[in-house]
Amino acid sequence: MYLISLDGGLRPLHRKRKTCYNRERHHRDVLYKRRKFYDRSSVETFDGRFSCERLLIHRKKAGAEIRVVQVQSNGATSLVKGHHASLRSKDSNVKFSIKSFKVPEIFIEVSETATVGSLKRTVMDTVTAILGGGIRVGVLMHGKKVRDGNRTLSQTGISSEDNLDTLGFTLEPHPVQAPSPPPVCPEDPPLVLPDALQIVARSPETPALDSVCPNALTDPPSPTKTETHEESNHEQAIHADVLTDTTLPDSRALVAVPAMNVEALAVVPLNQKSRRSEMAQRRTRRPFSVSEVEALVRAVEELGTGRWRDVKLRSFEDADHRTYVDLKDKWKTLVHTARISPQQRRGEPVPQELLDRVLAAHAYWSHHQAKQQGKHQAGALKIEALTDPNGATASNQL
DNA sequence: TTTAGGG
DNA sequence: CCCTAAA
Repeated sequence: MYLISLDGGLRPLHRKRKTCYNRERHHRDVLYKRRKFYDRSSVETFDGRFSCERLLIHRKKAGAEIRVVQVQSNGATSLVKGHHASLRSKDSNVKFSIKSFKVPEIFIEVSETATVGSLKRTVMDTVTAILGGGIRVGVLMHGKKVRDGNRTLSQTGISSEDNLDTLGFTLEPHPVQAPSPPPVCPEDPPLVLPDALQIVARSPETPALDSVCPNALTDPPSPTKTETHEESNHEQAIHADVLTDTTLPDSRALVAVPAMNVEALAVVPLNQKSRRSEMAQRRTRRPFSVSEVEALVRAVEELGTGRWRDVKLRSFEDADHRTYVDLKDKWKTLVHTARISPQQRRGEPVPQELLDRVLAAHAYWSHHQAKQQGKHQAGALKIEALTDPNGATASNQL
């Protein structure tokens, strides 16, 4: 039996640690040491999103059993393969030419005695099934998803020649597909595998992919990274593919792997909601207002970037929902925001003036680290910030 | 608890 | 925002 990945990519076909982690604290502390390997499991995307649909299709054909064992798509999948640089016409219109779309990752399992023709049909049926289930199109800029469907192209930067190169589209299967096997969450997917399959029957065209098969026995197909944050999920995206046009016939990701328990694969959602209540709810998002940013900047200019406790007491004493950790995090994002192009910024725009101060303060306190304890050196900051060589170039760094 | 960073 | 290792 071959498991063919039509993903186009060549990443190892290893399964994820466990497909059914939840965010419960107790589990966390037991798993943290492995986080490097699996991180946010696809199951966590419960808040409205989906991350892992499975589609089971069985069919007989010319004696050989052909069955699509799994159609997996992790949301952040398909991307525009190669898009043409758009041309701008005299009128304020932007023209696009999408060369081709890359289909979401698909795994197909067929008997090695199946005919090529039947394989083609199987693939076709699978793709059709996906399309039939409805798909959505996403837009990406700089590899990041543009969620704000209300923004105009120009506001998003999809109108200037420069940015068009980083424009991308994604195809995402519809969040509604729950086939036959009722969603279960087997802690340890039982391996339904005859020893015969243990024998790696790797395809000739798949040289490099070694040591992958062994893992395939215990690891679920590696889904592309999925984020948990409402605003940034899937943002990692596959930017590389957008610009590269050399990943088309990569169906060579043809590795033989033992058939996996169908039910085990059909795992995922639904049952998560129940445990939801027991999990400490994630705090609701509370975007910093410009005035808050202003207060934060001022405080950091004077206290530095290593005394968040003091910053909290000094400027956010009454804001119970702003912990010193939040302030520290906000500063981090502010520095980032100040460094990226305005088009890439989201949310309520922060006055450039403040962002400049952010960079200046950041540069200043980066050098004059753990300075003195004195809390009154705003003057020193302003003076040195102006002469700081980094202050000028910082804004130009991506 | 707070700091400092990665997730 | 969350989660933690360290301090």
